[in-house]
Amino acid sequence: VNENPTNVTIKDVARLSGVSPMTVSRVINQSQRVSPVTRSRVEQAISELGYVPSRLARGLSRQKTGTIALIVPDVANPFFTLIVRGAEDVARRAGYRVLLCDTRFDLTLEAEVIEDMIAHRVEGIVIAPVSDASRSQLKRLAKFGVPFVLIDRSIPGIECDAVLGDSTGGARILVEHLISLGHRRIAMILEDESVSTARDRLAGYAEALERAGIPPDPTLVVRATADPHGGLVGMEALLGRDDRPTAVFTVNNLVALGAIEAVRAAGLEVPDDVAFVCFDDIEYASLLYPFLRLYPFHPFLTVMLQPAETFGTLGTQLLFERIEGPRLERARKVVLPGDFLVRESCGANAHAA
Amino acid sequence: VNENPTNVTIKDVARLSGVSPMTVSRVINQSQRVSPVTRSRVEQAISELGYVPSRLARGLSRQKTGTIALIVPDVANPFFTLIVRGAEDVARRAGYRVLLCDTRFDLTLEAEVIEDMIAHRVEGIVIAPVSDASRSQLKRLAKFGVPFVLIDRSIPGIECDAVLGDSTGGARILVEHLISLGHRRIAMILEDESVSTARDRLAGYAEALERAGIPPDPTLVVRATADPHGGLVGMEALLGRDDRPTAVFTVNNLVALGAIEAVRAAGLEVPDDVAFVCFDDIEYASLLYPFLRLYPFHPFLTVMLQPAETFGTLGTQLLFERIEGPRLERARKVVLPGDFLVRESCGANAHAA
DNA sequence: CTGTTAGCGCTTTCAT
DNA sequence: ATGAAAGCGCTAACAG
Repeated sequence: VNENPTNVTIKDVARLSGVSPMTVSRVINQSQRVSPVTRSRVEQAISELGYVPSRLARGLSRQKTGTIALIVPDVANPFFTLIVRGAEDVARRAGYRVLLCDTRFDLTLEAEVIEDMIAHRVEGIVIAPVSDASRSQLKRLAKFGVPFVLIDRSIPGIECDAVLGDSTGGARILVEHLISLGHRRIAMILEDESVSTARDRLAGYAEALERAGIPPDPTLVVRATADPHGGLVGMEALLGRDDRPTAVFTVNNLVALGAIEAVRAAGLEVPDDVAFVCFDDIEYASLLYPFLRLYPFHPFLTVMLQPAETFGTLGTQLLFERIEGPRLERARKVVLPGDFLVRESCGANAHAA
Repeated sequence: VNENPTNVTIKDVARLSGVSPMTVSRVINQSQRVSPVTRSRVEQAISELGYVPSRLARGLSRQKTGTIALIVPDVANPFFTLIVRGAEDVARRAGYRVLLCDTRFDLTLEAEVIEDMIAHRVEGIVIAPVSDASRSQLKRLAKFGVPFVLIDRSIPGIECDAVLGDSTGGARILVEHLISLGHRRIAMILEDESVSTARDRLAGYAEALERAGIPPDPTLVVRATADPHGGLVGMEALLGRDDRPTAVFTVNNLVALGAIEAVRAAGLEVPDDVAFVCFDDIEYASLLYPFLRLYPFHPFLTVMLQPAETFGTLGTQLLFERIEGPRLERARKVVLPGDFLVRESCGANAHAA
């Protein structure tokens, strides 16, 4: 019995069982071309020595690492966390390992980790890119023949499989809802339009206004970082106006949190003074744990809830079809609709139980 | 210029630049023992061919993969997500890649992924184990000489570095708080004691009662799964009694959610009819985004908030000291205190603004 | 059914 | 400062 079985190689097993390394290789790879007796003799030696085959060596030899990369801008954001969970699950079931990379919405870091994943010879990548500026990095992946699938954000000029939410349609529904409640001065807070979701949601917002015959007011569209701080700052700007909006559509839940904070800090009320709608929910507990039927805390935000985990599972499945399947025709875009959840922040159910 | 640079090897670069592969190796490894002229000639060839060295081959040769594993029972649970974020960050800065594994609280799956990580020759593992029953799997790691650090949960009989919360002390503070508010029939809902945190929190609960001279009532200690469903079922059992508790300490936030749901479903109120305290917060948004100074939603649960992200960063740092540093003396246990946040669910600030 | 040979792409060791 | 040889642990390809 060896001290540290990590150092036990296929040769040691071969020696102990009196066969060639190749036969051992056949045994550990479930090949049928091994006689039952030798097989059991080899298996005996394997367990005696505590042998665990090195995937590293196998990967080098087979030119397949059995590894994929999962790249997200912020693991801690529950939206992306769910994507991670879904992707990890599908990958493991397919016998693959997942290298996780958090880019922190940093393009430079994203470039670095992508380079690193190439060096690691991952067989494919599932990525929620930082922005359109990620394009050059993805082109690099393509150059290296590394298959990848885009999640949540598409990038003009990049033809590849993608799993996206229906940003335009979702935004239209949210804004039309506000309009149906009588609002006409509806603002939007979003990040700069180098992110497809921001762009598409803005398009949906514009569409809804146009269909309702409400003339667009460019000053009601505010740019800010896509986080609570951005929401706060953006909302403060809107509140400083004489003709402040009666309703606000924010690009996501985090921006909404900051914006609502600004409203309350100004001594105003949601939804009475300003109504809110946004993408993505903040009621994570109820989302993560389906057991929680009657959620004890009354949810407040009216949202377009996206099936984040499905983004991850579906995206990873598409990736594996590329990796393992035959050469596929063209890029496949999957667009998943969200769930429209009407709650209090929009004013429709104001002051409900 | 090659079609697919992934196939470009050190040999190709050597050939093009007219040197030996060894010299190329020296260049890509920043060795100083290369003349400036050859260096630049090699670098030229590298960029011309689009050569990216294979970490796989390097790993096999050097017997170091530059990879660690991060194993958690549920990535989507924000507590563990924060650990993941912290660990990933520290690992990347140290030049390591992270293989993420989600065990879903499943011992069998945990055993599988650990086996897999051994096969991958990860240099170390940061793990939040499923329970004490993970012991045999960790022993296996030890046998293979793979360093590992325990996060959040310790395991009797396993001597290794660990980063833990102060479960006993935290529980005592929470329960003493309930006692100071006049409660004497205080229940506890927890999972079975094969998990160190459950065990330690039960000890803290018992200590608090004893110090206050309150005779322990074993029937007030309810076992259930450590999720909302468990909380619901456990609480229903407690509510079915004639002498139902006036306060409940749940082992974590998720159990509290389910329990509170049960209370409300029974037509009772929190904290008026039943007061609550627990470990871990559910106000993730405020936790994840420090910008959010004035959290717009009024937090409700009185909790012992644990510094989850620090669990991850610290644990990973300890791991690297083991991996890179000289052979270290003995196991190091880091115990981090939590933040005691008094809010409404305990009744101390009932019906505050 | 089993073994031999020749790598996979890099690095170590020892020369020069 | 550079190179040749050998090998990391495994497997594809071809024997037999």
